[in-house]
Parts: sequence; structure tokens; C-alpha cells
Amino acid sequence: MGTKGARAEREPAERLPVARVCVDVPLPHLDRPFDYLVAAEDDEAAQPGVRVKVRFAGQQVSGFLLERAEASGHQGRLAYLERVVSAERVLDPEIVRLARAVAQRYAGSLTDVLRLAVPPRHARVEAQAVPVVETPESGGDPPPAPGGWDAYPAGPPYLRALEEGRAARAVWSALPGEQWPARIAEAAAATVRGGRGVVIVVADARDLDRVDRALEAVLGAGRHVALNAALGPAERYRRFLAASRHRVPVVVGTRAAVWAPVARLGLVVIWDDGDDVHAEPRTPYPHAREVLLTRAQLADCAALVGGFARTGEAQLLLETGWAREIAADRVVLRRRSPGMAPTGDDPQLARDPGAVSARLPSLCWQTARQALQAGAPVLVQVPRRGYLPSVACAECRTPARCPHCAGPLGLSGARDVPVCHWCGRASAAYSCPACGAQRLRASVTGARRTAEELGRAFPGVPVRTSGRDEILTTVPAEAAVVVATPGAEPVAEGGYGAVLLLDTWALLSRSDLRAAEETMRRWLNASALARPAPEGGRVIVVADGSLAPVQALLRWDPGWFAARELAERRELGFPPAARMASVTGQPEAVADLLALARLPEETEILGPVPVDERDGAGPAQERMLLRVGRGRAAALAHALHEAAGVRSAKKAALSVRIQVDPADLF
DNA sequence: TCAATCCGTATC
DNA sequence: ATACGGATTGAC
Repeated sequence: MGTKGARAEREPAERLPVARVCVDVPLPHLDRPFDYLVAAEDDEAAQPGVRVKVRFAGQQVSGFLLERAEASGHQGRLAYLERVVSAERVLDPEIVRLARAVAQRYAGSLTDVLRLAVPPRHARVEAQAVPVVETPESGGDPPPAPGGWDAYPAGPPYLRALEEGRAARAVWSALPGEQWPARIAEAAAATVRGGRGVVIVVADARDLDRVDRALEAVLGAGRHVALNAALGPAERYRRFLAASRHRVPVVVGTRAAVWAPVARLGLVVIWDDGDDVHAEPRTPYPHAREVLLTRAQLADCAALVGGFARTGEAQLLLETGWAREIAADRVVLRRRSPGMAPTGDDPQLARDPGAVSARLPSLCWQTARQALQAGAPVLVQVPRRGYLPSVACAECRTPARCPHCAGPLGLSGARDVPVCHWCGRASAAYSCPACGAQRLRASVTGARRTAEELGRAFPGVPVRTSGRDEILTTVPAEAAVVVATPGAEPVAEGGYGAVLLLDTWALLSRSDLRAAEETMRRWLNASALARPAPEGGRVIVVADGSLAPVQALLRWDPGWFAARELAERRELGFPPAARMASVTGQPEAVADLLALARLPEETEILGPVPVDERDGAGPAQERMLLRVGRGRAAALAHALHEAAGVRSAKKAALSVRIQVDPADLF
């Protein structure tokens, strides 16, 4: 006698015989629960949150059991659950509510969101009784000293609020040089002392390692798990289960960790929310910060949005009063900040273009030399390769250099005029200093080439690179030149003696909505690794000192910059001041969807703009942008989802992609 | 008049 | 996808 007796033999469970199931079918018009009967023999296992198999439209599909009910509103006859896949309740009711809210916000289906929220099952791991919780190896950051939050007037009261279980919500501007992983661990520990759980989201594996170690140091062993996107399916599921089974009160991880179930959630944390890896690339493309804030709202728990930089979205949280600011006083800030200076025009260079010092603006060169002589490492932030190829003389192949700052020249987009990758100045009438030729050709100068040149500029000093292929985590406190691309800067023990920011092209040559914010973020994140000025730390930015982001950097005032940015976006009607959505696909499909969509009043329709075809294959696609005020954001998402549902119900052949808050705007 | 087939629609 | 119902068609 097996568990799957013939259909006729099955009896419905006595209590709550109806199961509401979210079936794993991505069609938007089927985005609602379907009711099934629970067989008496499945009664015990068929609890809310388990995976089930059901017959749906003649097919076996998997799904999640959302809830049990006494009766169904369905008119026709109910089918039985085919089977309960396992009694493991992987879907917490809190996560279902969150997933629903996120699906609504992003015009997506619950099914799509649940795919992001619950990792694939691994039966063998599930069978093992007690999940193994890894212990991180020590190294890197010093153990946290108590009182780190004392540097911020609002810090100690905030920790008290966490310990008392209050729903304290804060935007935290970290001081330069801050041991932020330790601060986050302390906030987590305060919450845990109050008997509540914590979810922490960071951008990448390096940040995750640092927080992992800080949590270990503050909480002790086995009190948290780290969910790394790079883990294999078995280990990923093992750690998910450790959280789901409430074996640990704290979960830290990259963006998917925002969905981790924990018992009695008390605090959610996101670090560096401006990093674009927080945007989920799979449909419906939710952003980890938005998921996290929604979660805090629904769970009525505390939230901490921290970083050296501040996004427009974080600024909006402050300006609407949703969150309070945690920032240091100017006096403390001045004591902790490195000395900051811009450098632009440099008459020295023109006089001596062939000399070693011509490889860098002379202020950079002098600052770096001083730091190296003092035995300190120097960080050089350079542009990532591949965005803008640099150029060389078409005749003699001498790299074309900026007459002002000696940075590499590049040709951006359709313009013929070469522009400096470092300081952004255009060089209209360029002629090669070596041969006098005026024609240029594309070449590639990346971090490695820059490193070689710097190696020649500082003979006898080791040069190390950290970039996409090979990322250094830390460097020792000794004289070395460290060339890194944005986001790959190693942490220096004791801090860098000098930080040189040569990555200014992003600010000056990109039309992207977030170009200035992103540049600011990169500069602050690198500058935060410098020693404080009293210990000799200096930051030199190769850019025009009158530009607003440069001003904000020199004063270390991310709040001022974010407020300015947000005000500008309000004026222009850009997110987050307004809500935008994009509809992408073949022109007929896009037109069809928009014709069906019952868009809210005063929806602005912008476009279409052609989309660059990936690989050149496939028919041409276009993109339309829709814009509404924040008050109509929900109505816009609903209208788009509904229209997508109508299209999928009538089996429209051509698909369209709907993105609310698209990551790439202009 | 009845069965075979087509089309649209729901999917529990 | 598949399956079901109702409409449509065509042969007797």
C-alpha cells in the first residue's frame, strides 16, 4: 500500500481540507492561488510553506502551499494535491507577504518573486538533521573595540532602540575609515540581545567576508550564516535551512539574502545601497534596498541603510521622515577625514612632458611619493577597462595623453574629440608630442598598463593591481602602489597614506541618470580607505574643484550631495522623486501592451527609443518609458501587470519586458 | 441528425 | 502546455 492510492480511494482531510497553492507557472494571468484538496494521508505534511506537486492544466507542476482553508470559493470540482514534496516549510508566511508586496510593486507575478526568494531544494541536505555552520577564518579587520557607535550622536540611542526591539529606522553616513563591518555586527548583536533576528545585505563577496568575520567576533560561533551567491546548490540550501529552521538569529549575504527567513525579525541592514549589484537581474528585477525597506515596513522592524555615500533613495527616506539620520558631527568628521585636494591644470607638465612625473599630475606624484617615503601604501583608483577605449597616435603608437593632467585620452561615442579619462577635459587640437601626427587610433589602457607606468614612476616600490580578474582583499601597511578599479580596492592595514582618484571620466562623460551619484560613491568608498589627515592621509582627485561632486568629496558631505541630487531629480521628474517603468519589446508588442493597459491618469509616455540589439540577431526592439507621480506608482504597476495578463491569456506571440525602476535610465 | 473538427478559453 | 465546451461543418 503506497502513499499514492488511486484517485477514487482518497479522502479529504477532516480539518481544513482545502490547500491554496501558488503554482509554478509564470503566466501573468494565472498569478493567483489555486485551490486543491488535501488527502487525509497528506494532512500532517501539507502545512503552509511546503513544496507540493499538483496537476495543473493536465500537467504536473510544482508549487508552494500558501495556506490551508475550510472551504474554497471555486465553483468547479477540486483536484487533490498530487503529493507533498517534503514536509520542510521553506516558505515563511512573512516572506509570502513580502513577495506579494514586491510582486505588486514591480508588476510581476508572485511565482517569479518566489523563485528569487526560495533556493532550489536539495533533498540530501534536507535529510541531514543539523546544518553545518561554517566558521570564517580570521584575518583582515581588527577585532571591534566597544563604543564604535559613540562617534555618532544618534548611534548609542539607536543601539538601545534595537536592543529594546523598537522599529528604529536610520540612514547612516559612515565616517571615513570606519570599521563598518564591526558597526553592523554591533547593531546585529544589540538586536539579538533583545531576542530578535537580523538580516544583513551587502554588495559582494568581499564585503560579505568582512561582515561574516565581524559577526563571528561579536556574536561568537554559530550565531549567524553567510549566504553567498557563489555557493553551490547543496551548501546554499544547507545555509538557507539553518536560517529557515531558526538555528541562527542572524543572516548576512548578497542580494538574495534579503529574502532569508529569520525568527522574530528585528532589524534589516543594507550596506552601500548605491552599488548596482543590488539590482536583481531576473524578472521582475526587484532592488534589494526596496525589498529590504518593504520588509521592514511589513514586519514593523528596525532598518539601517548605511554607506560612505548616500543614494537619492536614502535621502528620500530622510526627507519623508521615514528614517532618521545617523551621522557624525563636523568636528569628529574633520578629525577622521583624510586631507582632500583636487588637481587639474598643471603647468609643470607642459614644461616637462617626457619626464617620469608627466605620467601623473604633479600633485598626485608628490603626494604619492611622500606617502611611500613614510612607508605607507598608496591607492590609485583607475577607470575600469572596456568602457571607453583609450587612444594612441595612429603613426607612432605613442599613447595619447591629456595635455592638462597626462591622463589617457579616449574617444567616447559619436564624438571625434578625444576626452581625458581622468579629468574629463576635451583635447580638440591634439597632436602627438613624439611625432607631431594628429590622427589617433583606438587602443586599450587598463589598470595593468597604468600599473606598469606607475612602477616606472616610483622605482623600487612594489606595484600591485586589483581588478575584475584578480581582487586583492587587503594589503599590508608598507610602501606599495596599489592600482585598483572601482569596487576592487583592497583594504590597507592602518589605511592608505594617499589615495589618488583618476576615475573621473564616469562623472564627466556619461549621460546616465546616476553618473554623478555613482562617481561620488566610488570616490567616497576609495577615500574612506585613507588614513585620517592627522596621521598623514591624503586624497587627490584629478578633477575640476568647482564641480559639485568634487566639492562634496572635498568636504566629505554625502548628505549635501544627495539632497542636491534629489532636488534636481524632483525638478526633472526622475526617480526616486517620480516612478518610472519601461516596456521593451518589438514595436507591435509594445504598442499592443500599452493599448491594453489602463494606465493611471497623468501617465507620461516617453519614447520609443530603439534598443541596441545584443549580438545583432533578432528583430529590432524598442523601449517606451512611462512616468507617474509617486502617488500613482502602485496603479501604474497594477495596470502593466494586468495588461501583461490580458496578453498572456490571449497567447500573444511577441513578449514584452516590463521593468519598474529600470536600472539603466538614459 | 449526428459525429468530427475547429476555436477559444480556462487551467482548482 | 492540455483539456474541455461550444460552435461549426460536412456526410448521410
